[in-house]
Amino acid sequence: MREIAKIAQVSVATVSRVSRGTGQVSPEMRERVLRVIEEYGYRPSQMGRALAEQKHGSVAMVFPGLAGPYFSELIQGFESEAMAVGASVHILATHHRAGAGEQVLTMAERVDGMAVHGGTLSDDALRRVAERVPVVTLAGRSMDGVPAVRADNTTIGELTRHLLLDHGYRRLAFVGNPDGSPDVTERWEAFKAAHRAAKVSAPREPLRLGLQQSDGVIAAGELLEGRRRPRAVVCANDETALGLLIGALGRGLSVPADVAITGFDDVPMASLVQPRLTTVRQPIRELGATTARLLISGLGGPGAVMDAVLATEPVLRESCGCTTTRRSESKGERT
Amino acid sequence: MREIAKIAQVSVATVSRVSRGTGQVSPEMRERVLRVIEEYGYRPSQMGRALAEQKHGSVAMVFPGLAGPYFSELIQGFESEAMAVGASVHILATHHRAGAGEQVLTMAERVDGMAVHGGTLSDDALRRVAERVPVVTLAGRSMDGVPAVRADNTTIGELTRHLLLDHGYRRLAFVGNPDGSPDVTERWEAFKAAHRAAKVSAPREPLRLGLQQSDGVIAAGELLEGRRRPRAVVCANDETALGLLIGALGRGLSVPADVAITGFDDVPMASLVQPRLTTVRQPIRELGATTARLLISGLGGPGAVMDAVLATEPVLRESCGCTTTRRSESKGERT
DNA sequence: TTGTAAGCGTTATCAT
DNA sequence: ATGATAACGCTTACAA
Repeated sequence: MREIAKIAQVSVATVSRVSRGTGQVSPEMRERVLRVIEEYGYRPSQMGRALAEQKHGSVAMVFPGLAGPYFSELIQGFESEAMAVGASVHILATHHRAGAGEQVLTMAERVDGMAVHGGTLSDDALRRVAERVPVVTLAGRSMDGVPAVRADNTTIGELTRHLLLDHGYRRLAFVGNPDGSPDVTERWEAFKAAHRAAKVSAPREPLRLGLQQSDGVIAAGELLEGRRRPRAVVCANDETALGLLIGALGRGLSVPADVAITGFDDVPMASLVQPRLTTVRQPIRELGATTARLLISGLGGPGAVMDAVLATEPVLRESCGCTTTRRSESKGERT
Repeated sequence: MREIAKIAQVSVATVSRVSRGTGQVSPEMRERVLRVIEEYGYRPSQMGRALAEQKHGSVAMVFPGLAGPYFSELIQGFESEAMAVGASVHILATHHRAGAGEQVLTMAERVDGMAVHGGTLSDDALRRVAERVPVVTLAGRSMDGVPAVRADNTTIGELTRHLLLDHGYRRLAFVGNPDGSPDVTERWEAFKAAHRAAKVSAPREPLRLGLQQSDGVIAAGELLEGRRRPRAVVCANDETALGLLIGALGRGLSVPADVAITGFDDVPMASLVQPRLTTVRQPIRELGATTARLLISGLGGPGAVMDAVLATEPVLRESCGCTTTRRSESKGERT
């Protein structure tokens, strides 16, 4: 910068003002400086700027893992908002590693804010991070001063009611580990609550597996082999539902005739497979974007958002047993 | 830091030396400083350090998108190496956005090095980035001073030969867009070359689709509906192969009896589906790790790595028509 | 072994 | 409107 200032015969202050478009500079001065900047290809040092402004200009997202379309959509939504304010995005996938807590703390020193996905850190670890840097919980419970952005998971209860009452299915199974993440906890609870509300006997224990497609395939092995196959399987997300579907088809079973399947998310694949997947639509992209906005602006102060719950909606297609006229995708696809 | 120095009754230099474990400090002094650091929970400012050391302490990965297990594995490999040296990882998915070039340039100002995935930037844009920050191309061609880390894509030719000669299939189709990325370009070329080597007529034009599972489902619609269905489909990666498999099963077709399918990557799902997927195993994690190592150490100077090609191997399972005794997964699963 | 002080590249507050 | 100059928080010769 000093170079530029010397060459353009001005002070560094002026160069700074021109380069960031702040303060008052006369047109001719601005022009002169701009030309030199252009000619020498000068770009202000991010380090110098960071130190002076006391902000890194970047934000972070922390996940347990990155597999599947859910995370990439989340990142996409988050990233687009971050880009809009010129912040770059750090990403850390802990994979439940041992040193994860320490790594998150280290990362906290390098960013202006952090979004932590539910199921990644213990409450305690999260609190420690939150006292160093602004934090928003993504798909988790809000806590102390840490706001949360999440989707309404109770809609999976409507789906369950639909299977139980509209279709009259009994013996429903749930695939997903309620202890794995707040999302799954809530979905399992809603699933149970729907059974109570319908006054049918309580479901059996959930099949505690991960949320990847491969877990769905494994679930197929567990659930579809034996004689007492469940009539319908409610999966904690679309990926496992898709894996289960593949496993069912690969075994020559018919869906939904032999077994009905439902998911959660409404990822693109859900409406492409045969039969199309009945699921709950969750605005994943919006979830990411909202989180970013909260992190960048807002946060803290009286009247700040403490908990943002985004609406979800059931999407009834064929995999639950509904027959569809297949007109418009949006409406009219209910039984 | 000055606070700590004052409280511990030492100079800032000593605090610095203690906190970074460099230089000579007497045990008692170190002890004293350490206690104060501990007590006040002092953590050195990354900004101050960055400015003084003239390095950001972070590296970046740039991708066209993030969907699928391929990218998450890549990131995992890269991240583990980066963590090892205390560097954090920026991630940018361009999604072929318009302003992508500019965003990459901006990101270049914030990192010590950048890994750019093939198919993300034009040669020209890449060159512009490379003159600002060290760059390694991931899964692309090396260029000028930019080294590349990639896998051996020609092995897909062996697979093609296997289909053509061992199984005697004709009418093979290729799914993937050779213009989309260097990886697919090379795979398509190897596919064609295998046809020439086997002295059979040249294959028809590739079905130019993306690399996601949903693209495979779309491919199923294109390829499996008509009368002149291909006898075997060589997919540019496992995700599309899996999508194609789902599409085939959903249509009541039998794989490999009606149509054989092969992929590339050997993702976990490949060995879980029914029939198991014949594919080419690529060390994705290693690819990421090698890239990170190259970026962090090495790079530049005489004798530096310019092109690292990692070995791949064919994995013959049932989806190509091989019958397996299903003994050990590793060996003995060839025809 | 320890301390002093000069950077590192900006921004921002004052004067002018 | 422009220019000095003091931060910002750390590292690292160089001195003591």
